[in-house]
Amino acid sequence: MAERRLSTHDIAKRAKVSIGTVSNVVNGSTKVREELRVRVVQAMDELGWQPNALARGLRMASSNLIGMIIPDITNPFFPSVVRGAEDVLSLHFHRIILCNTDNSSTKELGAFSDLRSFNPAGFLIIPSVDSGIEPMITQYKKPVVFIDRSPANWKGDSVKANNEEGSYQATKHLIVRGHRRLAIITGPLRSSIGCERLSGFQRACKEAGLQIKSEFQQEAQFTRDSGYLAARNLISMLPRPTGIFASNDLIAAGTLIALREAGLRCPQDVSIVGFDNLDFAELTDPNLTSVHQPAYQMGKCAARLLIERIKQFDRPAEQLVLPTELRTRSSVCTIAVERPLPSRKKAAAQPR
Amino acid sequence: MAERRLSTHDIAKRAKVSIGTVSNVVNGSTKVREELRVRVVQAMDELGWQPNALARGLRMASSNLIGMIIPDITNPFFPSVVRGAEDVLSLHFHRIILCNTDNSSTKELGAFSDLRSFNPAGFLIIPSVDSGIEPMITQYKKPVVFIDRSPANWKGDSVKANNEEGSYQATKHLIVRGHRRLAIITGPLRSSIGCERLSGFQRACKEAGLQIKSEFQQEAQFTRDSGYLAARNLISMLPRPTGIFASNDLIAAGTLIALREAGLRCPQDVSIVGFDNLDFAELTDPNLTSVHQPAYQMGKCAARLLIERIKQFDRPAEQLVLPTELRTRSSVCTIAVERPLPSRKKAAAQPR
DNA sequence: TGGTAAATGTGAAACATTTCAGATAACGAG
DNA sequence: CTCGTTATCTGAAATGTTTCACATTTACCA
Repeated sequence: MAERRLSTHDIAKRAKVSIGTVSNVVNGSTKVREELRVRVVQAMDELGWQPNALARGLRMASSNLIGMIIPDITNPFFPSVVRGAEDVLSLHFHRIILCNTDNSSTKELGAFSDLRSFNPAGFLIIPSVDSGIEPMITQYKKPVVFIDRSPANWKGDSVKANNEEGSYQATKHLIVRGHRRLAIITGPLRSSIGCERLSGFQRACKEAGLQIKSEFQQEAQFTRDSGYLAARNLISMLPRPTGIFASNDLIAAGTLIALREAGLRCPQDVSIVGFDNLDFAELTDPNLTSVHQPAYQMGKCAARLLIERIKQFDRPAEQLVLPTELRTRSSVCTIAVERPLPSRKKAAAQPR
Repeated sequence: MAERRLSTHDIAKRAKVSIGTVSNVVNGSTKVREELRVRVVQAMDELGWQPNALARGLRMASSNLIGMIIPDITNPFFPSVVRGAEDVLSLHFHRIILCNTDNSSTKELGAFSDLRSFNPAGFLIIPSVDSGIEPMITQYKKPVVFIDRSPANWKGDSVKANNEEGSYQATKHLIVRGHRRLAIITGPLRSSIGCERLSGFQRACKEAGLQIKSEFQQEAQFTRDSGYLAARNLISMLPRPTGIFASNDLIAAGTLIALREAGLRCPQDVSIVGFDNLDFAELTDPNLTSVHQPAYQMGKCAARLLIERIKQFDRPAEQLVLPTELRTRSSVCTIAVERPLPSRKKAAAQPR
């Protein structure tokens, strides 16, 4: 008895029908007389057959694989996104091939090119910081949805969080609590996210009439180590900032560590607001006030958009911007106002 | 000009060779005269062709995909494992299809069966708590490596951490610091991991002559919420345990929260040791003492074993057990000994 | 120069599907 | 009974590879 894999032919033979009929039963594309359908299904069960996804993908010039390209699954923001995507995609019988780029645009290009050879039904991409993938994508003419960040003047589908507004809220929070010497540790300013978060920060500062010293704006990677270094710079300056907006929670974590090492207390000496609201935010010492970003939802929405585009390629593009929300905890304290806010509106000189 | 995809034939035609030669050039399997090789490579570049992975997989009855089945990428222990695996696999031109099971053996079976239709080169599996996948695997006769946990009497390759020893160390740590009323929040005792960690705990207790009240052994899931509930139970008992061994860091995190809610101080009122040494351990309030598990290494090792087995299916199985290591931080304090250790060895009555 | 062995090149067949043009069966109407 | 129509089935062709038996070329030597 030869150790051969089963094929449509075997099912056809056993059910005494043609291979075409088997295919029709499997795909439900064409009407099949009930009697035959039952015979086929029975044969499938008896032989324990399941269709070969590779052959199908080859023939149809499109598999049910989805290429998902992300910077680094190890960065705690991304797993939720991936999970959200998978939860939606699996309902539609799609599977995810996952690739990490480490924010290297070379790896990103390589991954994309590699994945194409599987004729995936589409792509979900969280682009690297200075991604040069956009030309390749538009030329490729297959469904792609960008998540979290998208290339400059990308015209297709995308899902992101409202970074500008989130940062604005975060900064405002510090200002309202009386902080005047504000600092920001930005992400890479080559990335749209980095810029947007900086811009929200600046808007809040400007609105409050605060001038930010240029040394108080430090650029970092979105990593803990990089945040740690930037924070060390920041807290060595005198007078020190009393409030730091960290452009993501990893940076905030690095900042927390730098503070601790320097013997400074958070929030009394330096208050911190983060961004992302990662799980650990409510465990840190002190609990980290952070801007919540709906990572899981972002994954879900992106997957839904992708599915829609797979169904119908020429539909209008959607660029979703999901709301963020400040989660206040104990890493920010209220401080006595050093010099009053230069009041633009009426000066509400409330007696303490 | 028809919008057709390129195939070996196109390359062959342009390079004026046969398709067989093109294949030989691509795979380097047979010697090809340098002159022809150059012509072929040139043709490939000019046309921008890359082989179709589906067709190849179909023909060879094996793709370069690896099915990776894990409980939940959202659980911070797993991303590192996945990443470790990918880093090794990508060197060998393998790609990962990722599936989450949520610890449901049904989903696990479904995922496995689904993935098979892609003729993957092999599988990397972190089985669900009560996985029933083993029979299907052994019958399937393709490379599989289990990670972190493996089915009872699994005879193939596997990679895990030394759970028993790690827990033993963790517990010993508490005991040495003077804790006598010890409690454990176990993982699910249907899982090998849960049992092994319990068993290390028990060994340390027995060795120290400690009797553990049965209420002081609470079973939980490996999640924060579940840990939180178990911890609430535990700290409502009087006299309270002074030291809790949490079977993983998520449980420890839940415990930390329960403690905080109950107005109890950690470590003074209750000390905690976790397991996994997740990134957040050095950020928590207080910093969490935890048993480090080499997650990234586990992924790497598993991938290496898988590669070896793909190369040579009938090689002896390897069951790797990687060492764990206690990382002491501030969630454990030394307490005055309430009643002395019933000394089994010589009573070293050191003053103080 | 002719002959042989070694090196290299060739292309039909196979892999497991889907598709689709044409075959067949069933049925009513005339 | 025949014809036309509808409903259903059929199987060859096509998808893009690799393989391998065979053909062709090259290299070498007498």
